[in-house]
Amino acid sequence: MDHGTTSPPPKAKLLDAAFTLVREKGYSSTSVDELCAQAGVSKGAFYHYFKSKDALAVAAAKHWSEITGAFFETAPYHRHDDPLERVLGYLDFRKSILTGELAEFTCLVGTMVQEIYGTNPDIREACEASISEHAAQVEADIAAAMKRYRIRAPWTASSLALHTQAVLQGAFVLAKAKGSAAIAAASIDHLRRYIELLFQPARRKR
Amino acid sequence: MDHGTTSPPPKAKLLDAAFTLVREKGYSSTSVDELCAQAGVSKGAFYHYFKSKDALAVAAAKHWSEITGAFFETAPYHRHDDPLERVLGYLDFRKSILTGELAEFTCLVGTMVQEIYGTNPDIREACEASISEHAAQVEADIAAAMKRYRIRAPWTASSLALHTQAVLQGAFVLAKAKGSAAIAAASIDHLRRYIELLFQPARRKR
DNA sequence: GACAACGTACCAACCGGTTGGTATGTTTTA
DNA sequence: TAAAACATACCAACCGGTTGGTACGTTGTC
Repeated sequence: MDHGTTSPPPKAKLLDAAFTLVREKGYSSTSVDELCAQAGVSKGAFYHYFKSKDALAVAAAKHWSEITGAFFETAPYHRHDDPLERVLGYLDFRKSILTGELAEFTCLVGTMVQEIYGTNPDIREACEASISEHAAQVEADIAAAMKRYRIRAPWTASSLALHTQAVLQGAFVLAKAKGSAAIAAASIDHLRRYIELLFQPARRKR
Repeated sequence: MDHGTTSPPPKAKLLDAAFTLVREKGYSSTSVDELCAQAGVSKGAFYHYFKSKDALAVAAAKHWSEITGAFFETAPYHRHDDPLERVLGYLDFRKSILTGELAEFTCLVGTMVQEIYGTNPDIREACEASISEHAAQVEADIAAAMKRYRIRAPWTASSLALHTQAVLQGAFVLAKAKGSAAIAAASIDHLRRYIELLFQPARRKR
């Protein structure tokens, strides 16, 4: 199939429309017709590429994983040699992208999972995978930092990595409630301070 | 009107049904008919007490504030003389109520606000008020603890109180994604450790 | 000419909300 | 104090619009 060099394929446009609309108004109140209109494709095209609205949601969650994975992989904080600096740099980076509209920086899968966790196992699993995969990236740096600074602690790299994701997800909820990103930045500051405190004694010793 | 001594008034039953259903399946995918069925009242009764589905949501958010307000007011952690112990006790209490089904301990307004923040200002405001009111209760104890331990810090009692709510909201999102409350408990542990670390130097000095 | 890639037209189910109505108070008036 | 006037608290049936999804036609490509 040829979409020329100007327009992306309809499937990609539909996934992109899902990113936008679901983050703006939630999953269940986003209709298939709206998705099609936003993507500029017909309903026939929609059901040609996805066998149902739920299937689109699953695909969107997986696509979200790929897009965000690639996005964070190329972020500047990976350049630090010290893994702890990479962890802190990750948080600085997450804070720095809190710009523009709320729907532009909030999390697709975090938004979706709240609505469907009890009713749609397939979507829930895809969302869980997306969050876990991203957390695993953070966990790798945390584990390296723990090793480097010889941290022996009652907490694990895994639990701390998941905690960072919880803080971010919660920060988005608060931001939506307040209608402002400022509150999210403040929460990331607290999280950064926490991690610094966790590693502070070990760092001093060096 | 007489509802006898056995059955609560329809309005209360509808608000209670909203608590249950919205937390189970989200706001927009909960229909008015379902709410009526759950409450055991007719649709006529619904529209007698609430002028729209959205009005019910606003009322539910306000009722949520009252119910949770009363619930936490009577919680045991208030008995501590040391305000820092009250803050830590609050977190222990929040952790201790993470039992049963997810929908039984997750937050009504946190769930709703994600879905409607961009489309329904009235509900959003009611959710924001609910979260802020609860945060203000926590803030009072944090502020007292800061005073008692003479904390001078780059963070405020207000921002730390809101951070606790962000962590809790985020913990709920992760719990829904994982389908288990365990992850939420782990995040609360991290938050508790953070607050202990913030107050640790000041406590030692005493 | 076969098959993928769509577009158009349409459907049954469901949605939030309205209707006309009834039963049971409560208040006003003569 | 009794009847008339009005208010409250519902209920079953229904309405127009929207929903996710389908049937079928058309077009472009190998």
